[in-house]
Amino acid sequence: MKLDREFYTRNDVVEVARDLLGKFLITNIDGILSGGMITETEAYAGVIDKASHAYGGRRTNRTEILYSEGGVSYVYLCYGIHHLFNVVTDIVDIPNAVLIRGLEPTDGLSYILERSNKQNIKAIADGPGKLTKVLAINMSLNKINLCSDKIWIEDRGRLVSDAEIKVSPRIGIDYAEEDASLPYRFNLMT
DNA sequence: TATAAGATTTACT
DNA sequence: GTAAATCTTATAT
Repeated sequence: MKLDREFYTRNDVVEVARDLLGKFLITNIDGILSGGMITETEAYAGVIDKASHAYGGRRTNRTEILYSEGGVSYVYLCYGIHHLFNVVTDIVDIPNAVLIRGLEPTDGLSYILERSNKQNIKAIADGPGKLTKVLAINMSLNKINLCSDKIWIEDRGRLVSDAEIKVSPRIGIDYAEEDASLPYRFNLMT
């Protein structure tokens, strides 16, 4: 079942990040379907979070999409090389988002293997830059409605108990000072 | 207009 | 363990 808009528009971005574990992210690139189960996410709490692009209410062309209603994609280029995929949450004018950091491929495996030159499915999409590569996510998928048929997230009935979830501080954001230690990172233990 | 830095990955020492 | 790759955005002249 494809997640509907109400899933994303809730006003607790940390809760959405936790709930996205065990869900399936699917892309449809020119008719080619590929995707997998989400195993790692991070919450970015908009204006109050120094690690967020929208910290302090910063509003630019790049971050504009974060201020729209939840349920759309936010893709941007990092270090000039890697595309990172985020899901915008909450209501209009609240720039919260969840970064998808890792997943385990299940659909379109032949295409995923072709895009990555690797064989190990478990480690083929275990980083935010790697999963966008194997799912062929790029800037053309920025600002896309997740209720569309180009890219979406669906629930396949995978139950996730708290015992399977590991919460930890986010990584790679040392510049965010005290916010860098917030427990906003979620891992699904398999 | 110019410069600095980054929500990372990969290869090499 | 360290460094390079590589380009967009933000901030300052």
